[in-house]
Amino acid sequence: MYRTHTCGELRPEHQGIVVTLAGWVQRKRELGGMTFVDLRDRYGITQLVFDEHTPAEILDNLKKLGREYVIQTTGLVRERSNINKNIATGNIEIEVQSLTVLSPSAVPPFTIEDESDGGDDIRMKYRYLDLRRSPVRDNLILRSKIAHAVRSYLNERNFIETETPVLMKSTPEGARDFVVPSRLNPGEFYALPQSPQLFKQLLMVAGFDRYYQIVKCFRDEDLRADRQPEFTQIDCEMSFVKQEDILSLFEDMTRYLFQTVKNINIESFPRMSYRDAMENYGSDKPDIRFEMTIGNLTEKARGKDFKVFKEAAYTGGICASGCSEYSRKQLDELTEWVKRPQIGAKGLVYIKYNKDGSVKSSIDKFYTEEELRSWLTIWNAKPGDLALLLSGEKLRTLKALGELRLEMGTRLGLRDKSVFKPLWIIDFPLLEWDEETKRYYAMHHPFTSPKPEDIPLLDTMPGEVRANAYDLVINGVEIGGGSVRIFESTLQSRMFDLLGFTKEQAQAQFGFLLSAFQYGAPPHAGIALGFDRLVSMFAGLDSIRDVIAFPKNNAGRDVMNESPSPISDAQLNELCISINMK
RNA sequence: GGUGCGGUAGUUCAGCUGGUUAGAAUAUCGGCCUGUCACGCCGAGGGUCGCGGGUUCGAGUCCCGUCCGCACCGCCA
Repeated sequence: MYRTHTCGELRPEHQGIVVTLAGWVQRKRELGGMTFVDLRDRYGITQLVFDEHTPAEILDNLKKLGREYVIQTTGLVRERSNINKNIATGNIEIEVQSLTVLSPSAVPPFTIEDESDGGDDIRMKYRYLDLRRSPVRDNLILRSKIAHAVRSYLNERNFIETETPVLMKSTPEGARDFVVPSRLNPGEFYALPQSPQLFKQLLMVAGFDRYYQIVKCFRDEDLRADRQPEFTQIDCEMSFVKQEDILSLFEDMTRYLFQTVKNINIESFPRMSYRDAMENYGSDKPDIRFEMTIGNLTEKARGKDFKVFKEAAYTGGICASGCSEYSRKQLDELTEWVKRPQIGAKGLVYIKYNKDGSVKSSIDKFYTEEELRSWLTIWNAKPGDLALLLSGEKLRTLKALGELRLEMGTRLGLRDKSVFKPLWIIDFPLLEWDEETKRYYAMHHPFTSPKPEDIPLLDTMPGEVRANAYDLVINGVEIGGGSVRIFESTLQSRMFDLLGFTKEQAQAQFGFLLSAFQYGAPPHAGIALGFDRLVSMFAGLDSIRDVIAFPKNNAGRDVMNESPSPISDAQLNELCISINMK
């Protein structure tokens, strides 16, 4: 037995007993005649004391100890004369009677402390050391807690946790697949799943009724702070349910998670149509922790000589409370901000509603004060407010306003990380037109069902057809989404037609699903939640990397084990693969 | 594929309009210290300024290229 207690559990009531502890040397403080060592494990820190009563051979050993040595020690628990209120074990210490070095440590490349001196780069290279730091470890403990809560919630409601294959069939729709060569089938490849979509639908055909899985998914696309090539989803599917059943169950689960994991009661859980989200927030994942909604000024702004607004398909703006005193410099800086290629606005028009009630605008000479005042009413602007206007092509301008809104929300401190505002975005369009390839793509995926009342539009105005699809959004982050699936072969064939699949292509790619649907498919619907994003949201982090034990870097590399890496010629030969780099 | 920011001691960073021997903090090592807990004090070692080229009497500093990291756009049904 290496230890009788952990480094986090000893309290004054343990005084007088002899304990054995094991852990890492966090720090050594030598004061001449006496020395303190902070011994650390996952559970906490316990102080060890060495003084003139300590046997000489132990003091020799003590001299050798460096940071991160793994040691075992036996000693007497005693109450401290000087209490440390910052740690849970701060009332006690161990009077050391024996000391064994179990494993020495090289000098770590950065300090293993809550506020490490290491940058992201070096911490990723030595991730196993980074994981010793409590902020990072706590994120993974939180992750484990949330996974546990999800499982217990769904298990209690009769869901069956089922594993689906990781080696599966490549489907070129959507994201790029990661691909795995098959040695037994030379020249052929598996793909890693972008999601277990088809399998979970087959499980519904199989009569499982309620399925879930906390499952790794893979997408070979560029990374972001919130996107990794391998990531985890809470993947669910249910039979004999309608959209409302899914929304209310997963709304309830979200509330349950906030309640059990963070002890937070979610007060409201609104629903918003995709159209309203775009018109009012310029985004399909609005952050509703703050208002500052977009006002449409297209009609009001027309009919005057200001060419920009006159010719624009859309003119709109937001109203930032209390910003009327922005200086010329601040406004210029904001203008530069919206003109960056990432936003792509041509310019920025402002209307200052000054505190004294007067109105000042960059377009004073084109519009009367009365006109500008009437514009301000659409936001219920008050003296002290600042309206910021953009114009141009409609969707582009709305998205730019959405970005500007988030930026102003951040600048005004309206995006409090301890506040959580979830909502459903519903009534997504079924299809998206792609200019490059001149065809429609499924906005969600090709198995998403159209709203029954919109089915007639499929032939006439496919772009207007709404889907039974929904996204869960929290604080401006898309946490997950799903849809009511198509379960009739005839409607599914029609969808494939619309998406430009020939019968043969549809058969080759999804034949197994189409055949399955011929043998009695129940109506079904499902959802998948991004687990990493959910955990990082709970942890108050912007990046999902710190809630993943061993994440990849910006270029999709694991800098710790240096993967991906070349493979040997022997391996390549066995797979009948030759490397052909330009 | 593109844009922006960054790369200087083990680590995190400073280094001005180009100009003597490139600094600080921290870490490491040595010495002193009996109640510390970010211990304190004294001292020491530690640098291919990412790499390559150019401009210049002279480059950490300016220019070009390249590699690496981060954030974003494209991409992510």
